[in-house]
Amino acid sequence: MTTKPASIRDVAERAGVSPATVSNVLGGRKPVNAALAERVREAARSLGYEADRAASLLRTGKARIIAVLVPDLDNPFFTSVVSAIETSLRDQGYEIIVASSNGSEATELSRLSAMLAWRPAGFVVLPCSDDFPARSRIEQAKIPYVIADRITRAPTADTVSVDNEDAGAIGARHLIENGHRNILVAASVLDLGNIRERCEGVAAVLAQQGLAASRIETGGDFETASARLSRWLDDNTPPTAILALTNFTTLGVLAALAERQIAIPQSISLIGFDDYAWMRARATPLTAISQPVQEIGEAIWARLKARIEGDTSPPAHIQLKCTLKVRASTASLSPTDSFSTGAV
Amino acid sequence: MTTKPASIRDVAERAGVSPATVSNVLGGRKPVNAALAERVREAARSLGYEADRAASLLRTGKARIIAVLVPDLDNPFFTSVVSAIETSLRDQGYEIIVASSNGSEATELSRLSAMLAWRPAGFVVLPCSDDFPARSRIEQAKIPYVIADRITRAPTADTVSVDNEDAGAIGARHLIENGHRNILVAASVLDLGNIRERCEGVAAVLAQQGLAASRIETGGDFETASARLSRWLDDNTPPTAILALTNFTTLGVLAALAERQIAIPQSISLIGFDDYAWMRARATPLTAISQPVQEIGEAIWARLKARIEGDTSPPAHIQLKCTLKVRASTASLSPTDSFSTGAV
DNA sequence: TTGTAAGCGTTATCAA
DNA sequence: TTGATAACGCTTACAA
Repeated sequence: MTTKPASIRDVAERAGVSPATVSNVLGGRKPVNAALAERVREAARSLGYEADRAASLLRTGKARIIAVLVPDLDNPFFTSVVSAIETSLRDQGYEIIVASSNGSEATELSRLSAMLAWRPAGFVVLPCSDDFPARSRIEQAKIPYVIADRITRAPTADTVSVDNEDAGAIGARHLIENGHRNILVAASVLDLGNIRERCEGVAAVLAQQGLAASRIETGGDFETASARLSRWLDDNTPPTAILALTNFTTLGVLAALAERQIAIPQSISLIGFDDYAWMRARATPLTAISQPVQEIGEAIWARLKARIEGDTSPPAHIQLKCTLKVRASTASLSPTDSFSTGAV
Repeated sequence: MTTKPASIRDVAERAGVSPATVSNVLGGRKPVNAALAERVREAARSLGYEADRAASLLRTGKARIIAVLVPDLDNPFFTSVVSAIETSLRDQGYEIIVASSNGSEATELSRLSAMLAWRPAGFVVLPCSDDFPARSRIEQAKIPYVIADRITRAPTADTVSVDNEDAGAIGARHLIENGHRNILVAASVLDLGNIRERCEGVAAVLAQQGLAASRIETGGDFETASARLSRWLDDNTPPTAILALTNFTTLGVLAALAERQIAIPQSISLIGFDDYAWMRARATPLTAISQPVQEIGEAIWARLKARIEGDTSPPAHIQLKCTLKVRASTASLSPTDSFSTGAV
């Protein structure tokens, strides 16, 4: 039942011209007589003609596809990056193909290979690990790519990330300024460089006060984060503030505190990571470290586009700053408190 | 600097066979001598060969691409559907291309046309309106497609959605059972059939008690939902319960109530829509109407796959049931209260 | 300015 | 069982 879509020949025939002329009119590459051009356009319109991208790609070798590979399509941070990239590309005649590596290096490699078969113009990878073993595969394909969010060691391509040390530091500073001395850092997975850097940012600020933070590794997803946090709170004396280093750990902390009916910020102050609507839609809106998602998307596309257009300058490593959204989940400790729990 | 990727000829040469044989080995379409086959596979491996999908597509006309068009890539419901579809496709050699119509019929049409140019094997559309004017475009392309979530009037293709009336009904029933008589329905946009159906489901249940709900149209996004809710609460006597009909209206309600320091569920009970981790990570976890996202994704793919494989049965209209997750945000009204605010 | 024809990398047909 | 060859729809030299 499936009829074939109109081809360039159909259009040519209908307009009484050659296929080449149709191509020139529609592609706008060569000048064509105005009247003819109008006839061609009219024919194309009436046939609902749209050039077959596969054929076009095959001929030109230029794909107008951007492949985007993320660790998890159910994590709003990753989808927001995809969305930001899509917004940037929208009007430039590019299409996005997406896939999720599901946090597994093996599927990361297989999905990457599969997407590479489309000979995309460019590739965006948010690796699921710092090792990024699929890297050799993409490099051998000699396709422009940018690595985002999680940055491979010694990257040989453009990278876009946030300044993770600074992200940790602004959170820690805010807590210190509010008199907190007993701080728990809730890190997701310390195997990830970006998480370690956030930790280091926190540590550096605390060290200036002669302090050190407690730290817990919560795991990547909400459920285990919540469970591990709960256990930790059972086994340790509670901190006066918790600094969560990812969106899911933020949720884990909230769940664990809620379960124990620990009041935020009266008993424990909390800084969340990322900035979503649900963080604001609360009786106690969350103070949060916000990643500039839109700019991340724009920066990714800017680099990729430059490479696609032939830029051969050395790899650029773009770091964007996070900002602290101060809201109600962080409270000042009274001076006495801050001294009593204070430095060594 | 970009070297060409290995082609089937390179592999053939290296293995000392013809391109056709390579194709047969790798495609597994025709039987090939085992020893030869191994030589071919070895050659392919060592060259990192991956068949060019564009060329393959051009020849076969079979795309192994599924195009997915959603209204908004920043709405977790839509991205969760994309994710569910991706999970279903993952191992079947298909790729997903995604785009967002950004809630605009015009971009919906233009994005749809652009994606159609890839001659995808199938199309999934979550229309941004019930009119779905792009429909004629996709129908003229004669490509199998399924419409999901928002269902066009008189659909001529397979559709997958939830039973929206039932979704509204189970929420309303829960509130009625808990003694609520004065219920506010927070609808996003009444122009959407699925939202109207949810309202009707609520209305039908209330009508059985001789009741009618108040209703407010909050708009599609969180910010305006919150603002309109706030205004409504200022101008009206508060209900004892609010039933939110989308995820963003749920957020809007939460924000408005938080702003007014109205306690949930002590002053007002709340049922949210969709089920996300943040709804559970609260001092008062939200009772919520949960859409079966995973099954929605699976149903979409099942229909699409059948159509791609030639199923010509009449359009199927699949409706999946939502479930009520009863948590702490809905409370029983004491009998006296329920009588005093009770039926006519 | 327009048309003709070659060729992109596959796969399908058909002959060996 | 394997190989030669044509064709998919497009773009682009080059010829008219």
